[in-house]
Amino acid sequence: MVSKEPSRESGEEGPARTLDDLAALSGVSRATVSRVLNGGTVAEDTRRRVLDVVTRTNFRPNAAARTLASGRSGVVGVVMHIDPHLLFQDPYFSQLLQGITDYLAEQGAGMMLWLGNRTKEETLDHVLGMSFLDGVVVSANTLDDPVVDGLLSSSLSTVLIGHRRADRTASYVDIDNEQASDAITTHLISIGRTRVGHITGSRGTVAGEDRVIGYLRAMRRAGLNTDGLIADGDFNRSSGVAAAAELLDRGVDAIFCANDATAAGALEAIRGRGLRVPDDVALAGFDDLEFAARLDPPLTTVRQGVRQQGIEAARALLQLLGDPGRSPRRVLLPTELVIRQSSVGGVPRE
Amino acid sequence: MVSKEPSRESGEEGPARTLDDLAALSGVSRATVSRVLNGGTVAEDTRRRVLDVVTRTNFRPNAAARTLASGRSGVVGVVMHIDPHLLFQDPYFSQLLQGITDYLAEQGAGMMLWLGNRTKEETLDHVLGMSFLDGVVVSANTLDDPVVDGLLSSSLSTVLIGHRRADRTASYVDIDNEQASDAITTHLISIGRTRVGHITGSRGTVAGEDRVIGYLRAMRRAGLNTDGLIADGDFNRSSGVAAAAELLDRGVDAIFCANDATAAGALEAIRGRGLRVPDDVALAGFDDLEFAARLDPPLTTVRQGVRQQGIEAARALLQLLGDPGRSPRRVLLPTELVIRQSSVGGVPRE
DNA sequence: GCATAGTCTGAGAGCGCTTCCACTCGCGCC
DNA sequence: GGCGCGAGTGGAAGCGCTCTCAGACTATGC
Repeated sequence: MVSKEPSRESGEEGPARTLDDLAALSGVSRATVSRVLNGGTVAEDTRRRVLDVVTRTNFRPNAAARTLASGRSGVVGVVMHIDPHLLFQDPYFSQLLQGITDYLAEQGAGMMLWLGNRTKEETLDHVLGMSFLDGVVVSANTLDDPVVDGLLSSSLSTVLIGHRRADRTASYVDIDNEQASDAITTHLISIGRTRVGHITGSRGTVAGEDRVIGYLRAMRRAGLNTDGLIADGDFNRSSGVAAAAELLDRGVDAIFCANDATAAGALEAIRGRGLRVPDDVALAGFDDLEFAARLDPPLTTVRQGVRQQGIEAARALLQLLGDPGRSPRRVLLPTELVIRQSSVGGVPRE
Repeated sequence: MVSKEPSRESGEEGPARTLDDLAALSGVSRATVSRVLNGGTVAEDTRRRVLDVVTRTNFRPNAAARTLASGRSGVVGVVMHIDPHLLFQDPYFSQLLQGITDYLAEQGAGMMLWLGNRTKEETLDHVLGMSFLDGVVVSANTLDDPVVDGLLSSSLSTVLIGHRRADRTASYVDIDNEQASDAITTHLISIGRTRVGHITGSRGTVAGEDRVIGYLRAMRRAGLNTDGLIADGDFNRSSGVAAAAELLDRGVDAIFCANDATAAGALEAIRGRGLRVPDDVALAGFDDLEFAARLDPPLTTVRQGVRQQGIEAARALLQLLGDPGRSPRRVLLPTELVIRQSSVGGVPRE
């Protein structure tokens, strides 16, 4: 019962590495100490006495032992299997991560993070190997994703950010890409455009495909032809330049781009031909990133609260963990059509 | 000795949640199974038999139990106590994190991440509460940092990125800010400038202060006066504009900025007065971020491998953990003076 | 006054793993 | 033939905690 070293830190006394030490020091049983630490029913003076010892000894319960005995760790996994380089470049992912960390920190939950440093198979294996995790939030961007599939079929509580058709029964947080694309396309049609082109996001991504579908739905409903009006992009600015050139060749009077970055590229291409936005070609993006409003002209786009998606995903996971019934949580966050001068030039709005 | 049951899922057989299950299934003792899993000495056919059962049952050892029994978790903490917003804006931090995640992933180590979502005291408390962590990497930017102090005085193995004078006995990865600043200042002097101004980084940061010291050392050695030649900045572009204006008023023929962002601001201010770079005022930055080479004129600066610092910090931590002696690891990474047209206008180099 | 309920506490059985120790072999050596 | 030795194995003691259960004691009701 002798401390191995006199500590340099303030406020310490005997050694108190375990609950038993604490129990001995405060004259109660280990069970009672555990109750004090975990909010069980304990007489007020007993509680005070124990807590006093706890603070005096600067005691920290052993997390591994706690996890082993209780089956809960208070730690969740966050898997964003993307090129780490991209994480810090694409505001989508960084804002997502921000939202997640904010909420988890607020709730006092710990977080383990996996980025795309390894193959998806290795990542999945590693995540599942961390068997103490209470649950996991995973970004589901692509149609085919072994990490998502693996997590969903594991016993680990999982919340997706984004979802495929097949994930309808899982817990997820997403926006309605289809509906939002439909809405913004319909907007372009409503201002009199008949040859509305679409620059897609990366093929194989959920958002990319769903936005195509929404676009097609709106065009079809309006009775407009879409032949040759879809050009492949990859969510990047440069792909917007190339795809826009293609569409301009085919003659369009509006372009809806799968995201703002692509739209910025398209804008460049349109300008490069001496055409005016929106007079000659109306332009719309998706995301409403910061720069969208600062483009010239400001970009009509769809606002989606990315950070909010992160928050909601984290919240959904913690709810899921607190819910014995484990009924899936499904959150579809609203999007907002933000109309700016790139589509309705004359009227400066917002 | 092996039971074969047809299972509903692929590759499964009996339940194998624990080592005891495995032991029963493969006809050895739990101790032997543990040896197989952890690389102890086991007869080759025994090993094969056990491994066979392991894969067939898709067994995953319980991480909490393992940690409790062994005292090691394979998980390290990474603490970058900065505004999460900044993490994704300032390439310094994102590159640092990239380096860390890359190395940890490569080594199969898990990572818990703490950003600046809470106060430093709360963060420290939370990190120390995760008592299963094997060690922690923490970015030490400011002179006064309770998180760094708290971690260093805890029993947790800690590697700093950046270090204060007081941290000389700790394990750290850093660059020699003083020396690098001295070198770049000396460069400006060597091209004939005598009134070399300095725009500082944020006061209270290690890098900021050390760069001032290096600047002063170089100036003093050259016998040059520095009165009124130091203006306060904060590592941000806008502060560069203001501070440069100040220095220009006092008459300078060169400005060394504490980082590239500040230099970009200074460049703007210099141009704003109709002065030429480097003819009228030579300019230098620090960091060599991507944009530095694309400024007009390209910026003379100090290149520091930030991602490499992250890698080295992670490596140092894992080495520390593997080293029973726990002798501190200290890594001072080299910097490189990158001379471009903002200081030697006539000669396009690099 | 006694049964009943309610409050507080301690004993003890695990949680699933690592690791020390002891034991059994088979082998080569003197 | 006895010995030492190293390789391979099993038994069992924890690691530090949670949580059930039962018990002790007090308060309450009739």
